[in-house]
Amino acid sequence: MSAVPLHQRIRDEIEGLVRSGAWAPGHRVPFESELMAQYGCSRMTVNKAMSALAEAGLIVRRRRAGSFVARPKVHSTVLDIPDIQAEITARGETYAFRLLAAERRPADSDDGDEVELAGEGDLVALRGLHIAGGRPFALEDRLISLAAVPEAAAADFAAEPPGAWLLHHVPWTEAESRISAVGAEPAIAELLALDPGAALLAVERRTWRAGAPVTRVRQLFPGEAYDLVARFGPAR
Amino acid sequence: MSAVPLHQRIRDEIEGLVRSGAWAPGHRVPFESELMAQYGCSRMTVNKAMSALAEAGLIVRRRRAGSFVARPKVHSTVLDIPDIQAEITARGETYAFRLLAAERRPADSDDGDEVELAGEGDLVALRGLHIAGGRPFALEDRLISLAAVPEAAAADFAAEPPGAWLLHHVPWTEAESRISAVGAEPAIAELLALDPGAALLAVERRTWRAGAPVTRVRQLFPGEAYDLVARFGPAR
DNA sequence: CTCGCGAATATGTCTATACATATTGAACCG
DNA sequence: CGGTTCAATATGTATAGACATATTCGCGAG
Repeated sequence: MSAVPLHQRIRDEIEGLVRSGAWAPGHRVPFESELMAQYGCSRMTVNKAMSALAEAGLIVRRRRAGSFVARPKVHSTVLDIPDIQAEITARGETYAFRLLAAERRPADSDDGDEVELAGEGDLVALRGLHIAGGRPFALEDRLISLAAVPEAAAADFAAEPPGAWLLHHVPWTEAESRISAVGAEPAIAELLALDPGAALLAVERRTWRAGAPVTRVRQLFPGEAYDLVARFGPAR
Repeated sequence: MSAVPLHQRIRDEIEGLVRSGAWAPGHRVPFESELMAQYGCSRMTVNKAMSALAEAGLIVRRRRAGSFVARPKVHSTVLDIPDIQAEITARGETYAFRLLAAERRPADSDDGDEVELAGEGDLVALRGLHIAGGRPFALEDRLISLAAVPEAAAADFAAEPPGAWLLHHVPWTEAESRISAVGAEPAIAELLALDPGAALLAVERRTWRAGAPVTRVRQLFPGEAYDLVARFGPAR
């Protein structure tokens, strides 16, 4: 006995295929008529599942053409600062990213967090500086799990900053952010061209895809120069 | 010609009644049979509207009993730090709120922001200190619009902190938060028992209800003592 | 008066059908 | 060859009916 209704099951299965990446953005979802045959049910039942997925933003429906996995909008996850580059250029400032260090290494076995992120594979460890209008804007330390994103081994993060690269290559992630304020340590103050002890906004974000950890990043912003904005309101 | 489909119109009208507060949490929504009669349509159409509202969390549906306006969950709006008191007690620490100043006054006509918040009425201006485990936890400066919330004139904010009071009296709000880091000025450092210049996490939040501004608050947290956590993921 | 049981009722799910509407691809014509 | 028209198609909306299921209410037995 399936306690879950059929329309929910259809919805869940498709959602799983999208979120896991098995169906990439742009992939065509089966027509309602195909799903009717596959699940042996009426069109209204399929339609209920698909309408819900469309409302949730996971798929896009086009008459006559069919339904397709949506390409996630950059700002769909509020406050994710998904793409610092996009934010800065949107403000009309010039943007640059300076890669300070990059290495491929196994997880530090003393750091349970790194071990969990790495899984069976190695990590890519990056440090870089986001520069807006010629001035340091944010310092970023990032770890990427090669188990989750093997393509990251070959990516050129000097050409495309890691945040943007991940955004383009790994859609449909979930994230948890921790935000706090810290005083700038001398070495960091120098990188950001600030006085030691200046207030910094620290954002640490962990990202998963279909339950598997993908990346962990810590970004430090000069506190008074940057406002993180988050909006909460009606879905539409 | 109504370009909007009927199920959407039903949905919008009920959503408006809920968000505006015309129907308070707990209020019984008409039965599907009543709405069928009111809109002259079939049950499936009404059901589609109601199911969507239920999924969005605006109403709660109970078989045999009917549908009711939901009471918003404290953590429905992520990162709203909706209730500092609730957060602290959830961590097992003792909580106290010390009201430092409270006055009723008209808006400062030089401050366009205050004028917009006040509308036709006065403002309540509050300053208070949140105390966790006997130590200062956050300094809060708040303005409440009496035009939007007349009951606030009579509320005792020494007994119930303004954040919690608003949460209980004004449901279904939308908010925008700006988060930054600042160094503590001497007067503020003293209130929070910190050294001058210490890094503070500054959260400024504006809140609306059905488009009308309700309150504006600025909270300062000792940066290293507090993490703001925000989660972004699957709706369910 | 209390407990248990059955009837009433509102929602939950699903079907089969119908027509509307946007969009595409192909046939057709200048 | 380029543009227009038109029919095919997939989704969008809506209906009427059916049965399932949870919950409540009231009645009757103890």
